[in-house]
Amino acid sequence: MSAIRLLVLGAVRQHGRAHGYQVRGDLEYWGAHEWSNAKPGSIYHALKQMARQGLLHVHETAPSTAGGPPRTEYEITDAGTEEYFRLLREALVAYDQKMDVQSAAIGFLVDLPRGEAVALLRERIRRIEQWRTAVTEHYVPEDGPEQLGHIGEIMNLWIHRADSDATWTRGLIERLERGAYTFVGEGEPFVGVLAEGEANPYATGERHPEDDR
Amino acid sequence: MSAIRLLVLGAVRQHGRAHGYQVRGDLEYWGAHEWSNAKPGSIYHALKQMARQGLLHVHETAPSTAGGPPRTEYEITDAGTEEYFRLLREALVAYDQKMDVQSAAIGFLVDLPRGEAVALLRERIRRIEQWRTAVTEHYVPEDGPEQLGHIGEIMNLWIHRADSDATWTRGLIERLERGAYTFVGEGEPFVGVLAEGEANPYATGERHPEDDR
DNA sequence: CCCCTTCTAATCAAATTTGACTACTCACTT
DNA sequence: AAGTGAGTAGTCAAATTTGATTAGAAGGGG
Repeated sequence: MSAIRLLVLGAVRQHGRAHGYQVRGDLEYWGAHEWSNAKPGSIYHALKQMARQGLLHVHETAPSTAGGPPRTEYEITDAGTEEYFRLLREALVAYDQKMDVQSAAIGFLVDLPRGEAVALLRERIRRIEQWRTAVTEHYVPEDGPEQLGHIGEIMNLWIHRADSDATWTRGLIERLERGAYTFVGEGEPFVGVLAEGEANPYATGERHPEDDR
Repeated sequence: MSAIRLLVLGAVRQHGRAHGYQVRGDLEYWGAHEWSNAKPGSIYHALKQMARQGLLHVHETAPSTAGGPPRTEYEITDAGTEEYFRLLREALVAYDQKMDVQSAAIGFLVDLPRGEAVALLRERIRRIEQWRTAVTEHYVPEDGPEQLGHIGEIMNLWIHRADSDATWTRGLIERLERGAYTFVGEGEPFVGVLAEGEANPYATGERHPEDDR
C-alpha cells in the first residue's frame, strides 16, 4: 500500500480539524509531494474514501473565508486514530524498498512514546537482516551466483540498499537514545504544520531539483 | 512512471514473440513481482494498452496448447523498440527513490553497448550528486537544520540513500569496466528468460521472505 | 469414472492515481 | 472599468493498479 492514508490521517490528526487544502499544504511543507503520491487528486480522494469508511468525520462548513469554493472540514474519529497508529507501527517495522511509507512513518515517529519508537526501529533492523538472509539464500542458484548473469546485479542492489538502510536506522536509534527530538508526553511537541497564513517555503511551483527527473 | 512498460516491452522483445503468461513467467523469474507492480492484471493491461498505442503488434493465435483460454501473442514493433530504448536510457540516468525503474533498467542493461551503459551510469552519478547538493541547499532552513525538528530525519534518510546509491553505481561501473557480463555485440547474449517448459524456481506461491511485510 | 488439485491463461470490478481543469476572490495594472 | 495574475479549494475523466475470480485441460487417486 501507498503512504497516502497514513499521511492524510496524520495531517488531519495534527490539526484536529482540517480541510483538504490544509492537508495538502502540510504535506507540501514536508516535501511529501516529492517522495510520495500526495498530489491533490489523491489527497481529496483519500479524504472522501476514509470518511466513507468511518475513519474521518465530515463537517460541512461555510464558504471559504479567502476565495475559492466552500471547503469541507474533516476530523479524525476513534476508528481513524486506531487505524492511524496501526499504519504507523506497521510502516516503522516493515522493510520495503519503497521510501514513501518509511518517510511518512519517520514524520510521525514522535506520536509514539520514545521507548516504543526505538523498539519498533530495532524490530525493523531485525526484519531487514532476516530479509537479507532469506533473499541471499533464495536467489543464489546452486551453481553459484554467476548463473544469474547480470540479473544478479539486481539482487546485489537490493542487498546493498538493505544494508544501507539498516545502517541508517541504527544511526537514528542512537540519536533517539541520546535524547534527540521531543516525543509524545515529553513537553511541547514539535508540530510540522503551517500556522494559519504562514507562507510555505517548500510549496509546489517553486521548482525543486527533483523535478528534473 | 512505473517500471511496467519497460519490463513488458523488454520481456516481449527478448522472446521475439510472447503471450501474456510468458511475460508474466519471465518477470517472476526475475523476481520482478517482488519489487515492482508486475502483477497479472498490470501486465495484461500494459500489453493491451501498448498494442493500442502501436508499440506492440497483436497476433491472434490458436487455443492454448496446454490448457487454459486461447492466448494472444505479441511482437514488438519498430515504434515499440524505439520506446524501449528511450525508457531504458531514461531509467538508467534518472535518480529516483523508487527501486522498480532502476532494477528493471539493470535487468536490460546488456541490451546497450558496454560503452554507452557505462556512460549512462556515470551520468546517473552526476545527477545523484547534483540532486544531493540541490536538496541539501533547498531543505536546510536559514536558522540551521534544527528548525525542522525530527522532520529533518526524512531529508537525512534521502541523503543517506542517495550516497549509498552512488556508491553502488560506482561499484557496478568498475565491474563493467573490468569486463563483467556479456553486452550486445559481444557474442552469445545472456537471456533471462525461461526456456519452454522449464520450471520457474522463483514463481509466485513458493513464498518469498518479502511476503511477510 | 468421478473428484480433487495443479497448471495455464486471462478477465473483471473496484480502488487508486494522475494530470488537467474549474471556479471563485483579491490585489494590481492598464 | 476591464484585464491579468496569484492564491484558494476542489472536481473530473482517463489511466493504472489491485486482488479476486473464471475456466479449461491434465494428472492422479480411490
